[in-house]
Amino acid sequence: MSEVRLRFPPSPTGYLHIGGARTAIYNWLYARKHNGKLILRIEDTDAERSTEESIKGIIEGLEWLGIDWDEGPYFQTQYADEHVEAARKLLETGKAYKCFCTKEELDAKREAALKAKQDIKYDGTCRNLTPEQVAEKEAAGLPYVIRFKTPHREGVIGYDDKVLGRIEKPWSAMEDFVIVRSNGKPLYLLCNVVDDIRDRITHIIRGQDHMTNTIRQILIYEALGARAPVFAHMPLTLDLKKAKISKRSHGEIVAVQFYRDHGFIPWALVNFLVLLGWSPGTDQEIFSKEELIEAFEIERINKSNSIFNYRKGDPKFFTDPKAININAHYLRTMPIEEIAELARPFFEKAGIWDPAFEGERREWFLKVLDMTRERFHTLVDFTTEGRAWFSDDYEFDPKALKKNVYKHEELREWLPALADILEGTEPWNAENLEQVLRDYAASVDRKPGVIINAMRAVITGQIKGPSMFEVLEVLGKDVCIRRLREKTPKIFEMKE
RNA sequence: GGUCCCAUCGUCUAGUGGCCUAGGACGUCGGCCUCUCACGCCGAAAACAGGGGUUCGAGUCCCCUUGGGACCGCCA
Repeated sequence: MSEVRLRFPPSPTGYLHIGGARTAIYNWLYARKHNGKLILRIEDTDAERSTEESIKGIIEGLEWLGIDWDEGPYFQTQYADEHVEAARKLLETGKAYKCFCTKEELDAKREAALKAKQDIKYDGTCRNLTPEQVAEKEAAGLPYVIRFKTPHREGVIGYDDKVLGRIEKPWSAMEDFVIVRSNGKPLYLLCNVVDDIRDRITHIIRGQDHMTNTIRQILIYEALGARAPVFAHMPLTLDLKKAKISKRSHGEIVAVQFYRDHGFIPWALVNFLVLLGWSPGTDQEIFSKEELIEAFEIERINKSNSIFNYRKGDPKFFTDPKAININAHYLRTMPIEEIAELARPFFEKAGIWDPAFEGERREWFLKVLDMTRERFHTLVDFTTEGRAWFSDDYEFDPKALKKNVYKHEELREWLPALADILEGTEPWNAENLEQVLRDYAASVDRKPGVIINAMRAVITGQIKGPSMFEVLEVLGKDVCIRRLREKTPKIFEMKE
């Protein structure tokens, strides 16, 4: 049996978006599962819209996701000669012909067809031109395109789609489509097939938007004397309004980079994306890489389109809630060392990275990440909600102050007084601190929560967080006392 | 308009004729836990688009209607 070979052929006209990423993931999964190869081929034929920056962005996106490929990136433009040669061969063998119809004529016919509520099809005007007529027109310098000469056969042509099942179309419904432009440049339809033949692609997994091209391409395979690969057309990813997701109309929210920059764990995004249109048939939703490769089956890809349920403007669910949830899951369950590595860029960006976090303070750093990660959703949260762990320069959540500080005017005195008590507190551990705090609360005749929650607001700026006794212990005596003394008056000043 | 594809809770989905009083997950709501929040646990609301068949029996098969989507380029 021959080698399984798949490809991911993005056109570099923008960043990698989640729809493209999902296609890449499915191809990658299939290749990995069958010990095959994944080829990355950049379809840069559209020179006008292709950019270097976009190529870079796509490659970076794939690398970030952990989607690795075995060959490439190849560039479609490198094989321009082969595409032209294929067209020439088709022409020579009578499988294609030159068409001299002008754009104006075609447009007129198309419009007429539209008006008559008919299928828009080329009428074959130039199909039966005699060699003499062709020579005459060429001599006159008339421009021409090359059209594929669809065989006039009876019955239907079809193929077995791995996702959709049997797809058929009557021969009579086929038209003679253009394969080479009047400027001599072959079209995607042709290039794609030529490249796939050269790359010995055995399976094509792509979006359903390519479905209508498939039968034409099968015709080209046949005409070129090659065997057509297995096709699988996966459902599209739609937005809330059920429109196809695109970089142009949705902006950054659909870009893979957006998720990288907003603190997503790469594999969490892959895990989320793979579930959008595919299910293992069991209740399992969280997969390791190995588990996913093992579980993935092309036949279990759904037929119907799925909606990417993103939200905008919600601080917590700034994208699909399920994506956030899966990310949060990985955030609190992955080995803490891996989290630390993934989080480092965000600390650097926030200006609170300390090289000692990888040196003498590493243990402390990991401990803090481990203590706080449970209630965070993204890697960014360590440097925003969790900022007070790493810097004296942190913000106070107004809600925290209102609810836990300003309600009790006496805290203005109590908190500094508590600082004095804490100064003499030994040993400095959670157990002992709890006792001290509870005793103090009793001494001022308040519930412990009043004191504890106020401290959380002052020392961490937050309305929520880990056990305050743990916080005090890990943050250290000096920091806590300093903040109680210095931040308390400031907070009350802010009130006025 | 033509051709093609699709149709289960708000969203992602399980379901391949009887196991479905339709299961899971996220989200939502309520509760427990608790110094707060989160985690965890318990519970609730929430769907087979509609209509005809076929069958002893239909979410599952067939047809129609409706709804959604894709494509209809000398873009990829």
